[in-house]
Amino acid sequence: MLKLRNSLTGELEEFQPLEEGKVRFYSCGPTVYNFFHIGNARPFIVFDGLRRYLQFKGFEVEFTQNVTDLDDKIINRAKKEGVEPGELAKKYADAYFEDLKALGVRPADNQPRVTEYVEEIVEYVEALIEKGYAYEMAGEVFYRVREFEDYGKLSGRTIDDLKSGARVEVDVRKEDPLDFALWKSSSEGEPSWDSPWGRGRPGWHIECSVMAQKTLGDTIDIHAGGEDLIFPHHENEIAQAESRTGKQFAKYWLHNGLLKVKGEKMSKSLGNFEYARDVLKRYDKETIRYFYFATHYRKPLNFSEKNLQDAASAVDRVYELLDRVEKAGLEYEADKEPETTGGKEFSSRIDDLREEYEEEMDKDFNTPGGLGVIFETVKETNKFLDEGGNEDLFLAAKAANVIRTLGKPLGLFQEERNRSIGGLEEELMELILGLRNDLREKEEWDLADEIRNQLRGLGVEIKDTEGETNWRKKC
RNA sequence: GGCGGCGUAGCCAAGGGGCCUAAGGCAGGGGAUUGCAAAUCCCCCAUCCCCGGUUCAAAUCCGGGCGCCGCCUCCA
Repeated sequence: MLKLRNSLTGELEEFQPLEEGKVRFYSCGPTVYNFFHIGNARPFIVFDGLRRYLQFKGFEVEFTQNVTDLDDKIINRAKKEGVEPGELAKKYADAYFEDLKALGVRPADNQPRVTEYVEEIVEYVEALIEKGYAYEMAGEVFYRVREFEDYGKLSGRTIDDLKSGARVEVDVRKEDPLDFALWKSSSEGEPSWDSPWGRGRPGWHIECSVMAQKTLGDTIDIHAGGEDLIFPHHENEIAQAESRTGKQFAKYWLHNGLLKVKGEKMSKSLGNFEYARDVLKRYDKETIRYFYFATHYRKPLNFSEKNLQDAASAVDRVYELLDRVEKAGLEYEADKEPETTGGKEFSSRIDDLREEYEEEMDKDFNTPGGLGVIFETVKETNKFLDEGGNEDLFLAAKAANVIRTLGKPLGLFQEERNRSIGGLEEELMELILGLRNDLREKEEWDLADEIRNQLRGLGVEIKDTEGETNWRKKC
């Protein structure tokens, strides 16, 4: 039974979707005014993982992730660069999809864009005005915060708390300084649409409520995003959505912890960020995914080269084993019974580990716990192979299959590494290693070792095993 | 100032009253194996921020400190 920590209640709750077997899942997507940075990638990766894990557990998942392609940040940046806002948004939306793919994040089922939903947004705002939750003032429409009695329930604050914070700018057009814009008037040259209140564009929070409800329904199961969105973004989404329908907007609110750099939040405004696409030049996607999944998604996490290198070594360890099984030519035959006691024990141990993995993951998507189980599987399989010498070695392939299966929700251990790549590089390596092995035959160790050192300098690591010498590029 | 969170080995990180004589990964030390390496296996490396309390029993619950972080303004 999967349990999730719900930000709305602060409790660990049993996950029960509204409709048996089907999950409606919304996760906040990017505002496409720039490339996204590696910190922005955390919710993309982590909630992609949760989505896959739900599927792994047999749920049908409908997943929506929006693209905010209309927003002040886009307009401002476009002005600065002297391009059309639409053009800028398109460029970065394309880059967003490219980068997601490179990170191994699967495309959402629905990827609505704000510019495609303006009409729906206008209708939505009209409905809010009709119900008395919003009012027009000089071509703009504001949400009347005091009218929604649950306001603050997600972030755990009251309107009075917020007042005393007093960092809210005073705007004479608002009835209350905490009221927020649903619709803004556009000035000359800014993107604008017709509306009952004149030409304008949507405000800052409305698009998520509208697109979530339009694609998934009035009440959705899971709404996820970074914890810095809790207030005001998600709080305002709840206000809009629930005051319009009178129904609960999202059953479970999930928030990921932030990525930090030297103890500080990575953010565009602090300038301490690195684009995801640049990190991908140094580390492969599984290393980056491992880096994220090795910490629980709700916890803060430090970004550092050391942490990424550790992640790369850890991922390597798993591939070493997968490679070992493959090189040994072992294949799992499901209907073949183990013959030895060692084999029987190992086989049932693997079954146990599979269950332990799910137990761990069921505890609020505890990926570090799940990974721990995978590494135990790796260790036990290596040991089983080391002991060797029996008829049941094919069971190591069972373990390898399990490792790949359990890695799937995390998008880990899915590649074919250490495989020959063909081409001239492959042929040259064969030539060099062949000559080196001739030297080894003649026990000319100095020269053989010199070749190994030189290759290492080139980033090629070689391994002399009994029958043959293997090589691979070390990243 | 208000609201929320966190503090477990050299580093990263699970665990959240007894199975903890505290998973797992990285790094390090010792050993096995190896021509030497690599890989692999075995062993070693933590009284769980501090002080009080509750309990037969606390890393885990309660109270009080200290430290760090996030949100309250655009931010994943």
